[in-house]
Amino acid sequence: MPKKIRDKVNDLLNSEEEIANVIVKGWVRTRRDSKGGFSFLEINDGSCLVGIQVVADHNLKSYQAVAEHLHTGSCVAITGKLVASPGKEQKWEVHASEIELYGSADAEKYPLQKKRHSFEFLREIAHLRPRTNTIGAVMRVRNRLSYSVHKFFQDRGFLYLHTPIITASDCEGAGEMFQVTTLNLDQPPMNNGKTDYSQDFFGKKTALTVSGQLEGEIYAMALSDIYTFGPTFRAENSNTSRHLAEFWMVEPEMAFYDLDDDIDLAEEFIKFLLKDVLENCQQDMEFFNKRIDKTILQTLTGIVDCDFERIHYSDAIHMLEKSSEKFVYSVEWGCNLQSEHERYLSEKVFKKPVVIYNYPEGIKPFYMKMNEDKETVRAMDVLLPKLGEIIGGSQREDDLDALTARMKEKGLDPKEYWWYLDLRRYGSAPHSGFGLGFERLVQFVTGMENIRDVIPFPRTPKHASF
RNA sequence: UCCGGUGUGGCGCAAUGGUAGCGCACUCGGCUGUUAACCGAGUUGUUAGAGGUUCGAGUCCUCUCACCGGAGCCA
Repeated sequence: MPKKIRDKVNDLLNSEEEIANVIVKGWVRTRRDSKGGFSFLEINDGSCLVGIQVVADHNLKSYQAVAEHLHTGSCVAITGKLVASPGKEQKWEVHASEIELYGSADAEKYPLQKKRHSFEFLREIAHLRPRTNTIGAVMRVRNRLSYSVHKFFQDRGFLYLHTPIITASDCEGAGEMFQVTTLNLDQPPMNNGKTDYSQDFFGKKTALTVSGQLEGEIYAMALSDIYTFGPTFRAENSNTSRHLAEFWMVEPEMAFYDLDDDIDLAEEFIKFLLKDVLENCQQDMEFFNKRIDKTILQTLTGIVDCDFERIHYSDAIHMLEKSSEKFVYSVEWGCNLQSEHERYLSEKVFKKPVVIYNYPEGIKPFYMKMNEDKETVRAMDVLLPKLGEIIGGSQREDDLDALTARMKEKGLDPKEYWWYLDLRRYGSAPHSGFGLGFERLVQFVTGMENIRDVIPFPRTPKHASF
């Protein structure tokens, strides 16, 4: 047994019996005084959504000394006994025998009040917002989902692979990159009018990773099934409720999987995650269903039980062309699907997750496997109602000549990717993978509207405080 | 980056170009095994910033900044 520092509120609330000696440590959420000579304190320690009620008699030696500091936000340690509560709202409460004040919080200055705050305001006090019900619940669910990601892959024999954060390859052209350098930017060394990166720390131009996929493929071509789960960086000037400059991505990569196997895994993965969180975060999920999105439990349960719709890109285009819906952007074969098109398909036509696959070659990156029709590649996107794209994946091109040709078509220099091509040169094999945006998953599961509220410290253009 | 919207006490919001107000929070008092506690009283403002129109600007105009929503890019 690990050493006991104090009793966690969650454990006490789930107790089967009265306990003579308990120590609760946490932050005061509310205090209600009774002139009958005692106060009710609600103490929350983050171990669960609700706090535990503490009854503190004013005759306690320690009470008078700390009473004036027992405001919302202050931190206390309370010794006492766990007894059945006569109140309606809770089963258990703690009768205090001693109160120790760790840190007070000036009631007139503490920004968090015992009432609802807008999420915009809470983002300005990101160092205090984890003390709110909503952010606390989001982070507990986020934690469970993280655990669940590992559990899903570990149960299936996948290896957790740590791919590099700093990279010298513009992996897939997946957006603008954050440069990493130790050069003096006021006076960089020059060579023929250009910055001389041979003098930089790594001897070449480097940046933060936009994807661990290419490195993931290397290990999949040796260890068969791997996954990465780590931070990813995109320097796009994106200002939306679905984009972050720093986010976490889950990227499995599997040898011997074709596109169908890839889609099967993606569907199984999402269902596993939703089912797990419904079973293990009940209290928090009920909170989201009550306060954030009244349809969230119904939506998640429905997805766990349904079969994802799978349609060819070409069929999707036909459906959109035949539709009577008026779109801002017109549809034709070869174009990228716009948000409005994806939403129409997942929300109005199928009303469930939709997998669109076999996209035109021209709108997808060089590494995706060409189909026999020479027009489409084995790419797939998983679209969720309301949220949009949560997964993008593909079967990878495993033919050396085809891959080299496509790189040249896309204006990439095969020499730069010599190691990537070596995987096709020596012992190549069919393989596939996908990337899942972790914050978008948390968003979808909790019903939170803005991605900045499902990551502890959001990084977006012009925002890197805290 | 583009389009649209919004910036007013600590927070959430009102105010036909004419004396800046309400709710919550907070402080004090009352009541109470209370629990979004309740009742009464009180404190709180450079109306985002700069300039302009006007007898008079929170309100109209110009610029700047910030935030929100939508779009693009994508996960």
